[in-house]
Amino acid sequence: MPSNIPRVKSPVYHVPVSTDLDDPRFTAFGLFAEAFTGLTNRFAAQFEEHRLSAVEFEVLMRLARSPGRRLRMTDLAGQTSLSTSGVTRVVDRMDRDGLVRREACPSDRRSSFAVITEAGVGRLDEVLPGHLELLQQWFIGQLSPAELDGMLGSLRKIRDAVNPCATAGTTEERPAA
Amino acid sequence: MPSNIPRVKSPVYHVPVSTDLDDPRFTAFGLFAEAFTGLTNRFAAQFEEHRLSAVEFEVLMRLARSPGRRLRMTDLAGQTSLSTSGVTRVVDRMDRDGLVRREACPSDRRSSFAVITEAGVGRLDEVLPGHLELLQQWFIGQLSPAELDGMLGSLRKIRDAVNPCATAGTTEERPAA
DNA sequence: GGTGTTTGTGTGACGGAGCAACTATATGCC
DNA sequence: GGCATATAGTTGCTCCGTCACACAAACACC
Repeated sequence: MPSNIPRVKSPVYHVPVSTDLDDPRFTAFGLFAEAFTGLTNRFAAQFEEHRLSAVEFEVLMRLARSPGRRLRMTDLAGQTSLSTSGVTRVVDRMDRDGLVRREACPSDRRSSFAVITEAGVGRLDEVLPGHLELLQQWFIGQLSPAELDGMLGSLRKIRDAVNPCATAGTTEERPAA
Repeated sequence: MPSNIPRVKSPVYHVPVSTDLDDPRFTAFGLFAEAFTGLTNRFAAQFEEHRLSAVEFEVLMRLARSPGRRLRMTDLAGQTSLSTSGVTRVVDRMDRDGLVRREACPSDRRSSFAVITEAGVGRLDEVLPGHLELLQQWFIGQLSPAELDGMLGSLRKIRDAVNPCATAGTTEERPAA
């Protein structure tokens, strides 16, 4: 309880800040951040029940949706928010745990693929229903169809502005640019 | 196997995944994530120009907006996405850098306050205008007033659902609950 | 075909953050 | 008052991810 802060005794003469600290734009982004981290925390809790971290889940997901259920390391890095060395290490761990294996690229001997294993598919299969439930419960289901629609439109605008290289991002490939 | 009749050209027979991997709800959240991380990356780049990390910026901001420009360590942890030990360490660093100082709590000798210093206020003052520009450029300005309004409404719904303890979150104090 | 450059990946060192354990203080209950 | 319990903060340990660098293979250009 901050009741013990001597409110009156010192009228606290602070050096002023030239920017308005209560500008609604700050709180707007704060809302964005709280909503996002709140969601990811909920999801992380469920991932953990299945012995997965959020990045591991994302890796499994991205691999499972890719043609041949495989992706070159660099491409995987591009699709996740990881550096290439980060991908190296995640794939190391997941390889050790049997969720993923490395496979040489026949056409470019520098490259290697990360391929999701049967065990990886199994694990994903195990997590997905619950994940979808959470997604529905805390995100989709909180909004009316119209609200959801508006939100997705706005998010897409922001995403396209801020992350132009991945215009088609999640599902499709990046444009020729 | 009638090897002379190549049934399909697809050589990869995968164990099926029972959940639809292309459920639009996945991509909806993917959009959310890409927009958010895109924004935070932009911001982080500017913070770095002023020798600040995102969490340090947030700490400065929270302290500057709090009565007496101070916050108990635990409260600071509650307002940020950090654990209490995380806060201890951030405050250590920022104290070392002169942006913040610790001050004993007179009424509870277990507690200590983190107080933003003049240098901290100065640093914040230095970052804020540019930060506000970025906020405007990549977030607020991307949306029409109506879109922004809708988005904030939706975000608030999600935030309130997912993070009920901080109903008034960013600016106000949590409710008595 | 050699040589320089670019690209794909892995590695060592480092820093940040969480958990669990610990200390010190406060509080409740008798 | 005296003890049990709860709370505030710090610290040791560990994991995870990045950066800078190393190395190998592909490519470009002459």
